[in-house]
Amino acid sequence: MEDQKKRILLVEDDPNFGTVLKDYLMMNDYEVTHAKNGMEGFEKFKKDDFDLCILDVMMPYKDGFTLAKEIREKNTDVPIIFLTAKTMKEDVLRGYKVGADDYLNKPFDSEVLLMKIKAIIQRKATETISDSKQFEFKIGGFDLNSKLRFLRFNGGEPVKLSPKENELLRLLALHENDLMPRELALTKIWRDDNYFTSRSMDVYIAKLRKYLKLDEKVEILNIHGEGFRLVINT
Amino acid sequence: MEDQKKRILLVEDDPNFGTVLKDYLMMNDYEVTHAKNGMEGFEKFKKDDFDLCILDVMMPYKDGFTLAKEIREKNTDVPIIFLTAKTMKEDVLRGYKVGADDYLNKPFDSEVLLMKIKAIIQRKATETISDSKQFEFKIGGFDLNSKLRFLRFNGGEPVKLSPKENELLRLLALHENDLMPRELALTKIWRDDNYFTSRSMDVYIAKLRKYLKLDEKVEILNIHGEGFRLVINT
DNA sequence: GTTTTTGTTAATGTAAGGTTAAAAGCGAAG
DNA sequence: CTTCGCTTTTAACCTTACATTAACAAAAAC
Repeated sequence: MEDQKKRILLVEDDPNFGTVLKDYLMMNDYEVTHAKNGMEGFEKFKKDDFDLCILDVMMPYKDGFTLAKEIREKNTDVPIIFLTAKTMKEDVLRGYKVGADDYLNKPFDSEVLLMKIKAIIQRKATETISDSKQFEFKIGGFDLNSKLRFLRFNGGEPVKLSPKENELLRLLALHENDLMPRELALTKIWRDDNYFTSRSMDVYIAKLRKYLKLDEKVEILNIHGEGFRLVINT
Repeated sequence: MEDQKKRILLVEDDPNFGTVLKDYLMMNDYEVTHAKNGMEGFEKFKKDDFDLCILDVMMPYKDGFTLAKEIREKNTDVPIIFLTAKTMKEDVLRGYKVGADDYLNKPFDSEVLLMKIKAIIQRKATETISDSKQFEFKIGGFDLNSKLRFLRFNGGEPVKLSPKENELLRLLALHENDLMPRELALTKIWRDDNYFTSRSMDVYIAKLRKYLKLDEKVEILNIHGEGFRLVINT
């Protein structure tokens, strides 16, 4: 764990700054992949597993936020740090909406960046240990493959799940027989917590219940005001 | 549990700024305790459970870092946000060293602060999830799972408990065979102590007695004018 | 006995959740 | 640019769950 270098995806269009930053990070024992724009960034992201993404906000073609959204669709967990040119409140707020872990105003202090990187990677490490590699679940008679987004009952024809259906079921499965708090799903999947996202989530619960009806041993229970519980009756 | 307001300890010596910030946070549905200096801050910290601490760095007698260190000695988990007057690198680094979760430069944008608070509290919530043993009680022939809010008798069908039923029974169980003072329940669960909440509590005692009737060895006794006692007869 | 506290049941009002359908968003294809 | 198909959100309506309050009975205190 500690003996392996952490991998950082750095997406920064300014060639000078980008190279300097890359070298600096590498000097500090990170393995850095440098992409020069949003497109390239996404390509590289898909090809590899990273422990952290550092995205410049202001980039031609595809800005950091758009890129972040795409990244989040593939992976809800990777930490993201934004580099914003100025202290723009909207930027910061927008960043949090797409699930940023932190942001830094340029020009920033390199030591501070290092601290943040360390703090964030460590935090995720403790949080994620068992989570991140789990994409296949057995749920009663069902098999959920949440990487390919399908659900199969008793080895029959798999049903395709939409991204939200998939994420929600995965989150429930991760907490099998235990409470999956409403808030957790809302912040992790919807990245927002208000009346409408909450109702939207209820709609998805209904959809999932419909899929799961095939196995009467499997059900999603509600715990009023707290969240849901995926139980498998024996 | 989740329906309860999150509690913030705010330690800020500037009375104007402190009060405004406190009001702002309260307007946004947090319960705020405001301490005017480090000493007071530590005293209040010891007395209560908080979900988050916001500490000003620059304070007379006891600065924010020293306070943070003391807090960390008592509690390694509570999130801490520092307010630093200027962008002082040393401050930031020192903050991270004592285990800050974030820092904000004054003057800061209030919406940004709110976002950070939300993000941090949420993060902690997901981290702390699995310590479930603390929520399970044996009460005579009953099992109370106060996280999933159900009560089971002799391994039979579990009965669902409402949040208030659950909290009250849990509090009684924590004081098993001993006095559970009225006032304690009223302040801890109802967070208010008046004629009506008191009557409401009596209603819940009646409900609990009904559930517990299944086991004639278990009963809730009243101690006139003092409170209640959950006894398990052998 | 009278006052205060507690026991219990029922009624009420509000909030949360279940469900279905229509509208809006959105990317891919034409 | 428009259309199509899929996904997601919004809206509406209904049911269930909860907490509080009221009302009256019973104990306990004095």
